[in-house]
Amino acid sequence: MKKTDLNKDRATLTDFLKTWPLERIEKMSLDEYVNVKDPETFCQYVETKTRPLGSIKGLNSIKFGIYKRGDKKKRPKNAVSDDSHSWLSYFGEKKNVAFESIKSELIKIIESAQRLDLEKIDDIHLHSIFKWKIAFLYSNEGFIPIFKKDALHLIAENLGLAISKNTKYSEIHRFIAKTKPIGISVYDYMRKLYSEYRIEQESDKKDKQVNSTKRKARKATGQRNTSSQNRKGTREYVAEQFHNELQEKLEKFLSDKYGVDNVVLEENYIDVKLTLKNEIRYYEVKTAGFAEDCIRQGLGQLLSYVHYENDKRKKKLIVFGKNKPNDQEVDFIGFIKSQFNKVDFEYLSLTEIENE
DNA sequence: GTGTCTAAAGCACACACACG
DNA sequence: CGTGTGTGTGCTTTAGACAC
Repeated sequence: MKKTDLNKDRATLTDFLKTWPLERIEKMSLDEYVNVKDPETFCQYVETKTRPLGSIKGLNSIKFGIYKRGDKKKRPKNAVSDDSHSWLSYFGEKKNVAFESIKSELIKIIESAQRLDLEKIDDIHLHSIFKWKIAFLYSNEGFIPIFKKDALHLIAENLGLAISKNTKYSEIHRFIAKTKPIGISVYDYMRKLYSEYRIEQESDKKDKQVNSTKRKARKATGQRNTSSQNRKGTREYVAEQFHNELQEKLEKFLSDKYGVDNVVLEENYIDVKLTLKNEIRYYEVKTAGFAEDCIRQGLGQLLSYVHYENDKRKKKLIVFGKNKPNDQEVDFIGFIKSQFNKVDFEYLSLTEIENE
């Protein structure tokens, strides 16, 4: 499969996260959130500036919950309006009340997405394409950025998920994420799935013999670049809290199991170190949604810890992430394990320790 | 309470046309 | 011929209305 420029996608994401950290959103004014002809607003960032990371174009601005009208005289019928703005009545009859309640929804989305608690996002009242785009942006690339309902349904169905109209978005996203092959970015996988979806749409159209507007398949832009995994700066903005949370859960799990005296945090930058009678285990905590990403980011660090360790006991390296590995990732883990003979390698997930 | 339908809105894109 | 402007059509999802 053709790979597009991952650095470019990552730079777009990092730029977004630097511009819109959670702390800024908590203090954000209505004009910073949405305005007319201002490309720097939060909504413009989510809709337009980060478009390559999954498009949510198409619907009118009411998807933002509240928006400033270009035409002051128009009063959309599906919303409450004052002289300048229109908003969904669900969020409140008064503009300021509505905006504050939208803002608290945004914060809920972001906090849930950072922890990859996708189920909580199902209950948010904002339009689905908008809320899931935001969720993706703050999820540390934790699922595949496809937002259109039709596309999600069709793609998930083709991949083998039984879909009904009550199927939750969270379920679909988790399912599609499980099918992502090793070694391809969430963006490339999104583009692959989307182009297959479009081809299917095309043939559907021809069947119905409607006017065949020729739609160009999405062109893969940019040149091949697979080398760099540069995500400098992203973690501190997105994932620090979640990292701490995972670390604490792991610490508790290990302390309960092996005794609190044997578990040490943050010694020489090692997230968690467990000392046993005949073995030392190094845990590197990673917040990525995909086990593959966790391993790629963590393995090098783990190896360097072992390198600097003087203790002669047997070493075990463990990458710790949130989600269980999918089938392809299990293969990948098996491959890595087979490459080591002096150290023992493992991947462990929160899902697994919570079920133990 | 649940299901179905429709009106609504603005943006993207393609095309036609005018202009210099 | 290249560029700018205007128009028409299609695209999208869901709030709200209505039916059951």
